Formats: sequence, structure tokens, C-alpha cells
Amino acid sequence: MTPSSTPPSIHGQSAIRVEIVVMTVVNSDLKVMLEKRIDQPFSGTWALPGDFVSISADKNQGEDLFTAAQRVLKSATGMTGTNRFLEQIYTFGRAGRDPRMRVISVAWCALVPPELFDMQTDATVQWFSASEETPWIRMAFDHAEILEIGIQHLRNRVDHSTLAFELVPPTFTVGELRTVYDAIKSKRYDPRNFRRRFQRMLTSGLVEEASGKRHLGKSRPAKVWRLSEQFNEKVSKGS
Amino acid sequence: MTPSSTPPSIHGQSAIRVEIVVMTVVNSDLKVMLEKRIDQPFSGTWALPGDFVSISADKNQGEDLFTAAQRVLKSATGMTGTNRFLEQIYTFGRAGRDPRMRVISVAWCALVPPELFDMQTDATVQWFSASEETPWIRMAFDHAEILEIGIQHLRNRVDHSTLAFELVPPTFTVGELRTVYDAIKSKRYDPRNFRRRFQRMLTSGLVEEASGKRHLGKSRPAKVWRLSEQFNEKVSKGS
DNA sequence: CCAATAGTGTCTATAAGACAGTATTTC
DNA sequence: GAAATACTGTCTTATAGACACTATTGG
Repeated sequence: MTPSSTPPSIHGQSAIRVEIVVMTVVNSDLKVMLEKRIDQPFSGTWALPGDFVSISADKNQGEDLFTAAQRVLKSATGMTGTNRFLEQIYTFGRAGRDPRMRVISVAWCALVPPELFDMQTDATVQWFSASEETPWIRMAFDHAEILEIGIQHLRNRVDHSTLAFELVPPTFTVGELRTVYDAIKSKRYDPRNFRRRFQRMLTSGLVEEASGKRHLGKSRPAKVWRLSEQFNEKVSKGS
Repeated sequence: MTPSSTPPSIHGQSAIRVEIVVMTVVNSDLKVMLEKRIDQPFSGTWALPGDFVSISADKNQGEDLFTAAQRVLKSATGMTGTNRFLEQIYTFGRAGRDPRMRVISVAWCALVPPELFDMQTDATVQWFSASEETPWIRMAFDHAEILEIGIQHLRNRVDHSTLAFELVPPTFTVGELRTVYDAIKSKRYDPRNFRRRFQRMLTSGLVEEASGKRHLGKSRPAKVWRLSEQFNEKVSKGS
């Protein structure tokens, strides 16, 4: 091997995209945001939010991948401020995956608060239930595969990170937190066993008691908690 | 968002590379293969094996990322046949990471049998101990970061895959397998506790007894085992 | 006999799953 | 009182770590 010694120009260049699997949890249902394509190819099918990465020939070379992912996420959700959970998951670069030209897509996984679910729904932007509807949607390019890996990434990470707290209000009850776990893992955690798990979050200092109580339905009011200040920081990493 | 509707040409294009973190275990020591750069930039420093991905403007669009990774791996190791462990780990695309031009590097993690360690060592190709020497090597570009993430990937995966069996002979003793785990995790597993873990591999059908015994040093001969046929297949996935 | 590894077994701690029962609210 | 959720607790199982002991080889 001759590392990096060959002039790159003879190898050709490729367009670079970022595609974001934007997810949230509403009513214990994991939702994913998709956009309807209007142009060819795959006109009329659903696609992940995404865009080409700006690349320039001058000295600054264009925008970072992470910056591009943030930009697309803000544009798709209308959110201001930086998102706390935006992680790179995989890069898709098979030849022919875009019929027009060679395209490399760096896929990302993002979580947004459930409030967005109510706001953002029209003819071109729609939220789909990840567990049930997703397999039946006709999707553009290889986005069905990307979506699958994005959901898988979320399921693998939820047990070893604080990402679940991105999907509950700043103060929350044990039941609300469990509901988020239920939705992501697509199973019903036993409320009694989950509470034991929550107890360990408490003794380890991950969560702390908040003031007041909350009662949602027709049942006993529950204590409210919050993520401890020291953990209440951003978790993402760029590239 | 306008999904994929904008003509890509105005966004510019980038060179695409694959970089491989090639690792093996020799004498309970995790080793990584590096190549010495001769050309500028970073002349004289060490770099991961890698190359530009061939991209063409015609209909076939060039080679797949996975194919490129396989090609680089074969070229760097001189191995024939397809490698069983070659997994994509992360994509590095920060602007300015290559001073010459914009380059996106898709990083991969590969395991090769220990025999290669003896063969491949000269002025330009060298194996370094991952646990001790690595922090002290002057590396090209952001390859130190890529290497770090590659080692981390291996450590995370070894407990939930059959990857350790890539680094022992076709038939092996419990001690030989434990030695591989020791090297990858950079800790000493208790031989008695590890044997219990091995027992579970046995009862679950992951490994099975082979004929004969083996004794390496000056001690009691040990039973030999093999990975069960049903698991003895390739594990990698392309993109 | 000594050194070294193979192989068997015990005790403890942690975490997850199944499940019993009481407490407090709305209707 | 009925329904629903909050909260406390028990029993069992799986896994990992610390550690004691015997077995078989080479020197």
C-alpha cells in the first residue's frame, strides 16, 4: 500500500449527503419523521430528511459532516438551539444506490421532544409509527435500510446512555420514563421491576427528586424527578 | 427540506477513502498494523492502511465501500480469500483533516490471523502494540483518533460476537481463547471464571469438542475445541 | 520436589424477570 | 365500590468476580 501518496484526482469524487433518522415518542409509540419526495427519482415515496454536504475547493473545504447533520435536523424540525442527541450511525455508499450519480450518505440518529409531533404534519412531512407502519411504507433509495439501522441504534443505546431523558419533560414521573423505554424497546417493562431499576439511577446520583407531584389520569399522584445537573449536558460527538 | 431535489453539482464533491484498523493478537498482545508514510503531508509518520475509493462517472459508478475495504485489506496483508471480520466503524469527514483537499474517510475494523505478524515487518510496514506503544506514535492526519475508535469497537464487540475465534487456530484450548480475550480487553480474566463462561458457550452449542489434546509449555495437556459448524461462517456485512 | 497450566467447585454481589400486596386518586 | 396507577416488597435465575483445591505434565 502507498498511503495517500496517489493523486486523488484519478479516483474520481463523490457527492456526500447526510440523512437523519429523526425520532420521538408520543403516547408510548416510537415515531419517525419522513418527508414525501416530489421530484424524480422515487417521486411520491417517503424519504429520510437529508441534504448534500457543502464542499468547496477553497481552503476551508466546506462544512463538517456533523455541522451538516445539525443543519438538516434544524431545517427539518424547525428547532432552534443545538440538539442534544445527534449521533452518527453508519455510512451507506453502495454503487448505484442513487441512480443519478454516485452518492455517499452518512446516516445519523436524532431525538426530538414529543411536542414536535403535533406541530409538524402536513402533506410533505409526516410521522410514522416505527414499530407497525414502517415496514409498509414505500421508501426512496435505500432509506428503508437506513431507517432500520437507525431504530436498531436507538434500541442498543438506550440502556447505556441518558438518551431516554431527551423524550420526557424536564421533570417527570417514573411512569413517564418507563413509557419511553416501553416505546423504544417495543415491550412492556414490569412497573415494579422498572422501579427497582429507577432506584439504582437514584442511588447512583443520575436522577434526583424534584418538588411537587403530578397526576395525569384517574389515579394516584406520582412523585416527580429530574435528571441531575451533572448529567444534564450534551452527549453528542461530532466528526 | 427538499429531499434530494436540488442538483448535487452545486454542492461540490469530495474524495472518498477507506482506512482499515488491522489488528491481531500475538503472545496475548493486541497488535495493530501501520504503514510509514513517505510522501507529504505527514511524511515519516505512521498511518493506517487505506486508499481512495474508485469512483466513476459512468453507469456502474465505481466500487462499493465494502469492496474497497476488502481490496485495501488484501493489499496490506497479502491475504488471499475473503476476510471474515471486516466491519465499518465510523466515518471521519471534518473539513481540513487532509490539508490538500476535502477527504471523507470511512473507517473499518479488521481481524487477521496471528501468523501475519511474523511475515509482515519491514521498513514501511510495522505492527505496534495497541495497549502500550500506540499513544506514543506520531500518526498522520486524524488516524490516532480513528485507531482509538477502532480499538474501542473491537473491545465492545468481543463480548457479543464470535470475533475472538478469528484469532485462535481452528482448534484451540480454553487457555488460548482466554489469552485472546485478555489481549483485547487488556485485563487478566481469572482462568476459573473464564472456564465457567466457556462452559456456557459449550452448553449453548457455540463450541464443540475436538479430538486430541494439546500441551504447549511445561504443563498438563489441555482438551481442544472448535467453533461449531453452524457458527463457522462469515459475520461481516457490506454497505 | 517444584513450577506451570488444566480442570472442578464455592461464596458473594448485581441485575433482571415473575409475581403479591397496599396506597391514593377519579368516576 | 370499581378502575387505574403509585409504591413497597419477595422469590428466582443468570452472570461475574474473588478465591480454594486437585490433576497432570516438564524439569
